[in-house]
Amino acid sequence: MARLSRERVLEAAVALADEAGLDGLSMRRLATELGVVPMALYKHVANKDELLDGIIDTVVGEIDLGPVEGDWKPAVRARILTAREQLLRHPWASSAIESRRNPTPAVMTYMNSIIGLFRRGGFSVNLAHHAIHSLGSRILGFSQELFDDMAADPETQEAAAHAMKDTFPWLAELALQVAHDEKSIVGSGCDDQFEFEFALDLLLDGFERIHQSARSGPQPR
Amino acid sequence: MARLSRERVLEAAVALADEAGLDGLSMRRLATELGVVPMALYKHVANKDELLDGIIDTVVGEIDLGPVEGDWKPAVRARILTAREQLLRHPWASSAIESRRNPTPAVMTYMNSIIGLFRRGGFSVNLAHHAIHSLGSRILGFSQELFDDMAADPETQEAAAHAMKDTFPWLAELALQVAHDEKSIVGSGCDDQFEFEFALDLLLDGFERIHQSARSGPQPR
DNA sequence: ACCATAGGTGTACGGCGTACACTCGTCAAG
DNA sequence: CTTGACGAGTGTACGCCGTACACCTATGGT
Repeated sequence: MARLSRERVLEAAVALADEAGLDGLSMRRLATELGVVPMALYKHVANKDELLDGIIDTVVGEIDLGPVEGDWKPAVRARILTAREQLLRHPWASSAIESRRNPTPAVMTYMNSIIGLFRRGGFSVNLAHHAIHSLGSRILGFSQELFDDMAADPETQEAAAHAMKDTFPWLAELALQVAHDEKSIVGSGCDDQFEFEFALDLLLDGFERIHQSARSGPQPR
Repeated sequence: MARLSRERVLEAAVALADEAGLDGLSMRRLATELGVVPMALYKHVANKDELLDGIIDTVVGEIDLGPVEGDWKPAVRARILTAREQLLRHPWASSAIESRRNPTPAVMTYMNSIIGLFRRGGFSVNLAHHAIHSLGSRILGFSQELFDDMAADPETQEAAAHAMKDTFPWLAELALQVAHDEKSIVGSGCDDQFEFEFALDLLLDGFERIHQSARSGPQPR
């Protein structure tokens, strides 16, 4: 067994989180996985919090930040969709990032690059600021959904929808239509990718409109 | 000491979470607070998960869903801002809701009411669906921010911004301007309420535009 | 040849959620 | 009035968790 190192620890932690989820990632289990006693890990990470920051930094750091051509809009869009692609490979990443209070260096690098795209596109500092806030976690390619359970097969889903027709009529109506659409087209649940791009474009269009009206009239806010 | 009951347990749990945070809310501590042995709680809630669902349901259930007058837009806006007001009273609520996989009944009731506002405003089922997804957690009045640390006093903040001018130039520029604005106007950090309403209005405006163009042209999606 | 140091170990503590077997007070049926 | 079932609260115990602290040991610079 090779020597331990921060890299080896983080790498193994990412792998473990991938297969066991965030809950399954414990210092003790990670140590076992590395063939080492739990306390050995503490020579390479300060504590579990720092470990989590570390694995976030690892996966966020792998987002391709190479130069993008074209206007700010397609550029931002492309970069965010790239981030999404990367983070979808690690299902635990979004919850992990959400749960942190302070951004890791890689996250700051990423944000910095997005702000740069806005600014080079002619956004005022203020508008860029508002844009960042408006995008929220969507900036990293994930959205905070309140429902995860639209994932059953259309039949079950349809049955559930019927069951709540009395209590939640509007919700039921919506669920029924979704179930119907899915049955006639493709796999289970809502089309998350479509919904993500829909919301993203809505926001980007909004930014663009403000940006343009600011170019002619006086500055916003 | 009065007898225990689900209500008393949930009430105490909300209070404990309010003052000790989500991490400080443990079955054992909650039991102590109620002057009872830990296992006694299990006669009233199935397990900790159900307890969390319970307190979420409690606070979300307290959001005022009374009838709102006027167009869908001010109506939705008002309802969401009411929800925000309520959830801001319980700082743990947003993280708790985010962490759940399935919505509690009160959340479904709330979502149902919002969908109702859209539908009565003439939205197609599809548009209402996209709108719900686009709002994401903002529908309940909170947004997933990647930065919480803009909360220090402007001086510290400004110093930090200067320190990262080399590594994250765009981020630093933004932070500097924020720090400057704050110094000349009001208390610390970004104006979260302003940013929230800014993003909310951006989304609602977007919905409106799609809604209107759908009224004339063929249906969207 | 020496010894400081860094990496890995072993033991232990206090906390967590909760399974399971129990006691005991209340209240309805006989 | 007796009885017995039942539901609320108890006590003990198990297996996890993160991590403090003292320890050993191999390595590499002097």
